[in-house]
Amino acid sequence: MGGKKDLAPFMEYLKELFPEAHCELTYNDPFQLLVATILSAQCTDKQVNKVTPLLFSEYADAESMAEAPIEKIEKLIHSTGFYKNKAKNIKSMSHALIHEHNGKVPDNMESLVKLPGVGRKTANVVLGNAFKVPGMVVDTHVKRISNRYGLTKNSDPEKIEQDLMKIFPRDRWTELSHQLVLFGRYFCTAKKPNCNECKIFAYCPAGNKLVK
DNA sequence: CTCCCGATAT
DNA sequence: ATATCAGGAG
Repeated sequence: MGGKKDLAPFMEYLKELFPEAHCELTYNDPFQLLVATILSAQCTDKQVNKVTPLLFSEYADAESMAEAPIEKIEKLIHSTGFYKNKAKNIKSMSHALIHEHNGKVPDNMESLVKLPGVGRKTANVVLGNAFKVPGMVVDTHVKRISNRYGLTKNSDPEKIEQDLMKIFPRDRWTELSHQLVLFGRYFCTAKKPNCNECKIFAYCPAGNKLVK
């Protein structure tokens, strides 16, 4: 049988680049992390952290968020973009939490993805960081890197998630998720990846096509 | 596949 | 001034 791709250099390089990779969203509990993660779509964590202190000081939990006037939420989260969708999702998600989960954020994938505005990416962030349930977060960065580096041949994020879980040790999933996102954001970027400085260029199937 | 939107980079 | 960024719902 053909040997599996050697992932050691890849994991070691990520560890070298991001030894302290962790969730950069600020939050006090699972509910706040869930809200912050919804806000983080198409928005930097830094920008999210600018609005959440005030948002949570006004509406700290599912109960108060569910009763908050939608216009107030919109105003508080405005700078994170897509604010109308996000405000609606945060409010109805909070409502669902109260009526279907006793006001608590569920700690399993099936329940999380049923919440308004919550997909697998958001669910995995909450599971990994708030509940320490290992999982692979597949956002656009992780997807791009997985395809470039030959970690998967799939384009469907859920399939990629399965593939990554097969090839990486379970106890590294959450850390790797953070490292992959950072690697994609700052090094292996969509447009002009820094192939010239990449230490694993030699192992990268896409490398020679990307470098100019 | 399109729409939702502001912030940041260029 | 304009391009780019990049989850989830319909």
